[in-house]
Amino acid sequence: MPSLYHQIYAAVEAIPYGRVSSYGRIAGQVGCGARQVGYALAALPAGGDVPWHRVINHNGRISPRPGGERQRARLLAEGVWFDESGQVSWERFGWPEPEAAPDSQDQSC
DNA sequence: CGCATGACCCAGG
DNA sequence: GCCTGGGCCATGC
Repeated sequence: MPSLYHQIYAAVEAIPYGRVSSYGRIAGQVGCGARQVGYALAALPAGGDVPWHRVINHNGRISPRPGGERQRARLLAEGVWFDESGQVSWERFGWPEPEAAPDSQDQSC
């Protein structure tokens, strides 16, 4: 059976273009600690087909890591919009999308 | 097997 | 808004 990293990579690859996810969310999908997600991405092989730049922290910001500017540029190239605080709108780019509840037609407010 | 580390998250002051 | 403490799980020595 593949390593846990393999599942994390698969979850990251499952992120569609122009969308972003968080470490905790990926962690919930694979069923492991959020740290493992970041750790797995840190060990990510260069030149991989994994869009690691689409993974950011729960704050909607890019983690303080060398080349973080590079990640921001990539997201902008994909259409991801950053606000003045340098944060991403989960409402617009968050993934997976907040699937509407079965009876959500009763409005959200 | 124990200890230290890590691109994290949450709760409390 | 900031700092502190705890929890989380995998990896390396």
